[in-house]
Amino acid sequence: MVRKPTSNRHGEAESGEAAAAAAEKERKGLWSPEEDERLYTHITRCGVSTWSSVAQLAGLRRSGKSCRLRWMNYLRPDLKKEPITDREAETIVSLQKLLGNRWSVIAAKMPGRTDNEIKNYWNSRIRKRQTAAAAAAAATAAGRAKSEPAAPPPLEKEPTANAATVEATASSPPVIPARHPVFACQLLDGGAAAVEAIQSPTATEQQRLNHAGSSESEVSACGNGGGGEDSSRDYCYSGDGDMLHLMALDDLDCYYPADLLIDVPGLLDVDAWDSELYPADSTSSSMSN
DNA sequence: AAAGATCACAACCGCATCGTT
DNA sequence: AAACGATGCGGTTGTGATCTT
Repeated sequence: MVRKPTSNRHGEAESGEAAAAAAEKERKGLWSPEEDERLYTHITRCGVSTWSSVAQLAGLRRSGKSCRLRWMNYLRPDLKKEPITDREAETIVSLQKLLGNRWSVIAAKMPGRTDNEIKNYWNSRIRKRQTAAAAAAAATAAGRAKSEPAAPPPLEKEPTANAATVEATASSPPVIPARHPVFACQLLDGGAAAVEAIQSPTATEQQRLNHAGSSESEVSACGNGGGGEDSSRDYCYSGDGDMLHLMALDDLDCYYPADLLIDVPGLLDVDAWDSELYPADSTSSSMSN
């Protein structure tokens, strides 16, 4: 949907002295085609030194911040104009589960899409859908609870981005409070990794994950730091005989939806893996994005 | 046809981080 | 080390378009 620029949301339409004063002030609100043209022409010709200078040199009464946003979210030539596909929506869901609301990181893995676009898509469609599903599930559970003894208290959750995703996955029962999203990975030729959800968090599955690499050469686990100061660290373990590889999510070429978030204590001890895999650089936390 | 509700999305705001002086 | 400005990020809001009643 394309909206026509209007004379005032925050923009100008005042009269008299107020208008004159406003004319001197920074312009806000929707961008006019003329402003777009100026910004686009300036950047394609001269590039960007600093955004505040772009605003000035392009003759725009806009903040550098506003110019940057307009360019990044709308004018950039490499942006996809077509609507988000089902496939892309799946990717968004998967990555949101894995990374939380780190829209810029998610956008970086989806060429042609912006963080704002993905965030809007999530907020307006996916979250709503999942909230509705969660409400339906809660209603069902409430109905069942009437005929059953009280359930044990929920497991403790850590205040991480992933914690937020627990609610978002309420449509895929059972919902297990998670510290780490866990996936099964299959390494493909060329280093790409197909990431598939584990369909049931059974003891067997967890055991297999705990020994990923030693007996199942192609099974691995992915996740992120899962809390505290490590919450920004994204990684994937891949098994290969007795060797285990730690790779950044940037190395993954494809993602598939994962339907479960499960906690596997001890499996994803990042610091332990770091020091084992990178003994010379055990202080580094460079796996983050 | 009109009014109200909902959707979709552009853009602002506040805050955090980074680089420079 | 501190101050400052620029940049980037995520949350939120406002508004036109579209749908529903």
